[in-house]
Amino acid sequence: MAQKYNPREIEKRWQQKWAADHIYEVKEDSRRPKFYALTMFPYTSGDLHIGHWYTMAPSDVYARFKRMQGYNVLHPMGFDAFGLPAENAAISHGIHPYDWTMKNIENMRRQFRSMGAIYDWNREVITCLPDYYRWTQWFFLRLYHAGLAYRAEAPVNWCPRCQTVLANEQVVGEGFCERCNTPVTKRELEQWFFRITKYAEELLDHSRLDWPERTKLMQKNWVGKSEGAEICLRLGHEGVEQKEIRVFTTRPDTIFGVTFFLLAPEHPLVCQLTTPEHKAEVDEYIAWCRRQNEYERVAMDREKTGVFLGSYVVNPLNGERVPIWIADYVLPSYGTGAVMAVPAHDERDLEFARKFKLPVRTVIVPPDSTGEEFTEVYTGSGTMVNSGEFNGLPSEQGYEAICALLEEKGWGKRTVIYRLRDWLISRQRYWGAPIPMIYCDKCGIVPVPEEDLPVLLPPDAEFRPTGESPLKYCQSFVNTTCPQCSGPARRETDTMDTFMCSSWYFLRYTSPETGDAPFGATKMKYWLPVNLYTGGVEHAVMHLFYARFFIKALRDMGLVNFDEPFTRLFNQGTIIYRGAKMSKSRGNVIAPDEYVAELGADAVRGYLMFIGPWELGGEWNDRGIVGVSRWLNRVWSLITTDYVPTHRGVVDPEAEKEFLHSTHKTIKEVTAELEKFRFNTMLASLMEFSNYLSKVKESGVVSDALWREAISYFLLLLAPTAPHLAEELWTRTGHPYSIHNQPWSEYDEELAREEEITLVIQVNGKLRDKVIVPASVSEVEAKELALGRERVKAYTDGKKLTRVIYVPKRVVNIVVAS
RNA sequence: GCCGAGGUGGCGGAAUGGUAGACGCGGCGGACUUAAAAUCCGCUUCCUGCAAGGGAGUGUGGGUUCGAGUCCCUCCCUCGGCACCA
Repeated sequence: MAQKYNPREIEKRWQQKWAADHIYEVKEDSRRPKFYALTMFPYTSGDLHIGHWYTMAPSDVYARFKRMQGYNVLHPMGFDAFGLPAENAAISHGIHPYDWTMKNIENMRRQFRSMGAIYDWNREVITCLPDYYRWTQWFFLRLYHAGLAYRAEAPVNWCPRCQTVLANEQVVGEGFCERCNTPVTKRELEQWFFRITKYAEELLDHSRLDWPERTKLMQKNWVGKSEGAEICLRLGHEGVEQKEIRVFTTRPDTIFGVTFFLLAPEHPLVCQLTTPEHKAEVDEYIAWCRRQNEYERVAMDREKTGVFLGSYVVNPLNGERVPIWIADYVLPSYGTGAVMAVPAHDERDLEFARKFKLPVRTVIVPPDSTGEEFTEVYTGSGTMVNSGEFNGLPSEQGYEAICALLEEKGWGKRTVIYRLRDWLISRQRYWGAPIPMIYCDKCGIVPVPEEDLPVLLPPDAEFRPTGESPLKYCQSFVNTTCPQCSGPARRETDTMDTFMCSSWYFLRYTSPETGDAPFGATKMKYWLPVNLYTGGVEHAVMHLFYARFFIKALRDMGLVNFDEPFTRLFNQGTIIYRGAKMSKSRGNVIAPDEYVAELGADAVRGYLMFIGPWELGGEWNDRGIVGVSRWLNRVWSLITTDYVPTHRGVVDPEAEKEFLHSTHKTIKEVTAELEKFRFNTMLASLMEFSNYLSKVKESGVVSDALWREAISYFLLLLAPTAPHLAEELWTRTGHPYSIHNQPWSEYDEELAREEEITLVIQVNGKLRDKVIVPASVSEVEAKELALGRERVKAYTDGKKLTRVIYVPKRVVNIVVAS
């Protein structure tokens, strides 16, 4: 009896040999086409869980497949290492974020090694190390000098009790501090922004990208382009310096339906436009709004709130005097922070009008209107009414005519606005790349000179359970000298959003050893752009969007020579456990280690692929994992036990033909399914083939040579999926090391083609019979055959034949009158 | 609330508008074994029938089509993302 399949022993042995032989080390090579296969790097939370493997294992399979196809494949790995959890660990466990992070990385690296991926660890990138973050700072300076970084006030979540800034994640429930349960308020702070909106229009263009439609759509909605008009409302109010309010509308055609104007409570004119008798009420409402968190304010199902300011403004189109209100559903950050309310044609405005008994005036009637009053909001287009000289016009024409009039009279203009806001990158935290800026009383804001980078994080900062960023209290960090006047100055104590680190890490992988630049220009040019980027669908908007912005900004500075970082993108779905995404902070993680120890990495890799379509993800359960493990065991015994031909010199040509057909059909299917990332059906094809091989082995009908050929094809197809087992069996069947340096198998189209098909015969769309026919069957033959079948006649005899539909190689549908 | 995706056997899932349930798990029966595990063979959507067969069936209710899991509309549920599209 042959030796048993022992994944533990095999996997360890091959991992060691591959490492010792450096077979996965990557060099630039002009003789082969390059392929940059990038997988989103993990956050250093401490352990790799099943969710990480779900991201990493199938992408490793694909990278191995490309490698066998002859590409020079770069498939690197690294760690996204700055962020809030490290700092929380520091506060609650007294361990320094650096130590916590590096310890986690060590553990995660060990787990990665057990997976058997082709990562070239010489290229590892860790974002929290000074030789990485000095370049993150360098990019900040470049963006600043390019006019893309600026300072402005922006609200942060503030816990009045902890006296600290809270991340959105730390605000729980209906706006409470996660530590002390105190209601969270907003506080305005001067912070740094990147002018991402400058690229809004270009970021909408995905036309040259091979990306999933859903991801492109999410990004498009994120940019949120709206075309409309900006209208100036003249203010002649006493004591108000500003002479106009600007409102934005996408529906200038409804302007005659305006019955009130609304400002965001934060709008700068609110205070001046409030009459003394309304001041108390307005102040109270504004204070109440400041306590609202984003989530509450955004909820559409809650009751509308707002207050009247006591003042009015004139609608330029009809000269009407219209009241000004404030309402929290008007957002200061969108458009001009002021809107014209048209309750007849906007759902939210109608709700507001009903609550506060404000008038509603219909100005558009639907094309099919019979003239009766309608009580529901109508947001479509139609014919204009109650609109003065524009009455009777279709609203599309009215839109144009009113815009033209606004522009002619100087009352407003056509404009485009975006929902996209500039990227706020300041974080009031320790564990991030310090923003390399200095504040000097004499010189103002002064950037740190490039040659002084990195601005190092002080190792001796204190982590208090409450209080603001530890950097703020670290005197040795804060106090510095001005690079311009050498006088005393203070450092910026905010650090950068970690999305900044992950916006350029893929450039660093190409040349992580580079000391005088963020990357080596020649190597970067060889590898970039990334041919295939894979990662969780949860990053469809923010990370992927920021990285695209970054590359466009770098392009405009002349640092890179391409427009888009990721030519092809695949977003895999999310692994759910106990009703939510697996994450350490939620505490619903499943570690792969036990499964690996028991069944082997090849089985775990295989199971994660077999579970379902990669792009869908799904609820984790391990019910089927033994199935993949058993299959690998069957493969082991299929190949390690001898094949005994039974034909005694005279082979059955039909049997051999079928055998070759089966082999080449499998090569064709597996190749196509890998190319489409259909790992689940790729595995099913491999299983079907190995089941077939078992049957053939039992009968022994094919020659020994043919059998051996089929086995080596099978192992080559298996190699990306189960790299350890395939390598072991490759060696055992007498092939030269290593299977992972072999070319991918080509199939013979002639042999892969089906010779016989099952023709389905339907009567009135119902399956009534099946018949096996040669694939070359003609339409006439098929129809004749179908009509002549006994089982079919039972349903057609005595009935009138109306049609016979023929779908080549599939169906004959006989339609009879009933 | 908004944006995006998904609902198919007991379970994970398969199916260019053309045989619904591939492949695997679980279950049932059998072989091997003193026995168990492992392994191998067979059956396994539901109802009806001795059988051949017949009928129903892809979250809900409609529609388009010779034919719908697949396309269109309504609603319900689950998951991912989020910074009232004025």
